[in-house]
Amino acid sequence: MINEQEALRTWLDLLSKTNALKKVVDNALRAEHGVSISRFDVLAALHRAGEDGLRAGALTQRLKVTDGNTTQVTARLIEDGFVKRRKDPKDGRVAIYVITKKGARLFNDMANTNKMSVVDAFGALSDPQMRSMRNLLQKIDVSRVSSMYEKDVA
Amino acid sequence: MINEQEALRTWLDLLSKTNALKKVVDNALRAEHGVSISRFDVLAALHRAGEDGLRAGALTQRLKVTDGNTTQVTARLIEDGFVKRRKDPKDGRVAIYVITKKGARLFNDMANTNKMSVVDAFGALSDPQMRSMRNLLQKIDVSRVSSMYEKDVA
DNA sequence: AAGCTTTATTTTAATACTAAAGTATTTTAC
DNA sequence: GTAAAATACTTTAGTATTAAAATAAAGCTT
Repeated sequence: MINEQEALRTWLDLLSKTNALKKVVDNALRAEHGVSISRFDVLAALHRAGEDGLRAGALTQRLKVTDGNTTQVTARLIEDGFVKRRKDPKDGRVAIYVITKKGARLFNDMANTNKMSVVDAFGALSDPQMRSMRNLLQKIDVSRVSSMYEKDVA
Repeated sequence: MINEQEALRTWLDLLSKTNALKKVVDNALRAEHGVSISRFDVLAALHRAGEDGLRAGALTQRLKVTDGNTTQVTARLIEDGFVKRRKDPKDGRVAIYVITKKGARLFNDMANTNKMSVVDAFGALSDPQMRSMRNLLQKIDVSRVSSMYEKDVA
């Protein structure tokens, strides 16, 4: 017999705090580097992937977006010279995205800004409190929600 | 001396879980009522405001969006007959939005869907665990983030 | 009371995202 | 070995959102 009111309140708090923090993190990234959080996410994934880069489909999965979105966000990063696009020689359908040196430099700067923002926001939480929060977050089970209509939520 | 790695991990977990849950909640609302979560939010605010409705500016503040966004989302709700728009007789600049009977009916149905989704997702958390989570969320202090660049985040 | 300033909202242009349709290439099944 | 099916990605049309410019009404100032 779960407490419905408390569940709804918890969800609202979770949503509003996450939104608020996302906004200030995004603002800091834009103000200091002129790049949005979604481009930062792409750069992070490609930076981590290294020289071999990632196929469009793999990027889509890691970022949990659609293929169309991946095409568009990378297109702008390519225009700005932060990412390059290669073809897979074995399979003509496949596009491989690789971060450039310039992109890697930008990513490192952005990662630093990002870290500072997060550290500021979480400054009042102790280590055990952060672990406790992660533990509680893990208990939220998205897969239980109206599976009748649910789309693929990995 | 905050643990930077743990803070970053906690933030990533927070972001990804919140996004995932938001997606399934939105999917359920769209599947059952054909209306997105952002329209639901407007209906919720107007339903709560009752017969007097809310001025555009007040709606903007409650939803933490911009005035332009409010204008557009309400425009579609008006087209569908869920909301009506009045003028303030005392001040010609002011627009007042009021939920219609049809809108109130829709809202009640949607609120039910929404509650079921949230209860499903939070089913594994006890009452004290939910309170603990809300308490931890409260400690995240958005106002500490790079105030140098920060925009107004109420 | 005419003009400047402020306030309240709307419009416009742009980013981010999705779903669905389209394109190109590969694989499978005869 | 070719036609159909599957795969990988891109394009297009539409929603959600913001920032900045535009509009319109009210309030001040002299």
